[in-house]
Amino acid sequence: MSSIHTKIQLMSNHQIAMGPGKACLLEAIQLKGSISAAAASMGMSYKRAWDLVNIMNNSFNAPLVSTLIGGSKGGGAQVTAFGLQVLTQYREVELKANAVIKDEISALQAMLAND
Amino acid sequence: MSSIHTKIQLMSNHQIAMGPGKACLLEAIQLKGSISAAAASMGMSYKRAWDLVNIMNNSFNAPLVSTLIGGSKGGGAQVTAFGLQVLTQYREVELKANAVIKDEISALQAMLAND
DNA sequence: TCACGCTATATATTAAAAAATATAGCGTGA
DNA sequence: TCACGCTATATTTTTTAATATATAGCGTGA
Repeated sequence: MSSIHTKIQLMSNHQIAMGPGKACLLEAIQLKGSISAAAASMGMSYKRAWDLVNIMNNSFNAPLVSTLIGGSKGGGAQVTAFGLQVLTQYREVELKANAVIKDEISALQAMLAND
Repeated sequence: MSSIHTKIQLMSNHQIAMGPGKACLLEAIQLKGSISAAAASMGMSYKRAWDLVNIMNNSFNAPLVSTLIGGSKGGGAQVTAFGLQVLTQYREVELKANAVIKDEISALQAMLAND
């Protein structure tokens, strides 16, 4: 059995400014309220998650994620209004693109080996 | 300065069945008539090019590239009719997708840091 | 028949990416 | 004031990807 799916990445300066992984991470941060909890929920190391957040924050002209150090819960992170705007825009890109190439993808799917 | 572009990959069995790199390689093979010449023209090792061809041939239910061993020119490779069909379909997917998300991409472009 | 240039494949080396580990710093609340 | 949990960062280790190198085999044409 072989499934097929498209993967849309926004490249900037030889780095992935936004892609499926970073979009998921943003959603996990929204849900969990911290980078470390988001990373854990995705089975990802904190360092990697932090690096991805760092790339996002540096790729765009404003942070997508804001962080807080210290406090009752030790700190935390949240997706900024700007981050949500980027995330929404990205998900819309995915939806629109996938919708318009649906037929061609089906045709390619039929050409794939089924093992 | 930062440019932005989308990258559409067709995943199958945790491998990239078709993407920008493999599409370029197919076009280079079409042009050069061999895997080794195509690889050289792309600054890629023969082994890597052969591996990519192998992945393509195994991902789909028929070879995209056919090869010839021996002969006057030592052998060679060419994109099959099926391979051309897949390539054409992929390029069409890219064109249609990029066309429909043009506005959203411009919006995201404007959000990118300009360094 | 033999040199040529390509495919095909194996192995070893190098480079890059990811994960693991460690540590410092912060601010709240007990 | 001190433990807690998170951010931030550095360093090391492990894993993965890519390159380099080597070798066998093939069929044509000189």
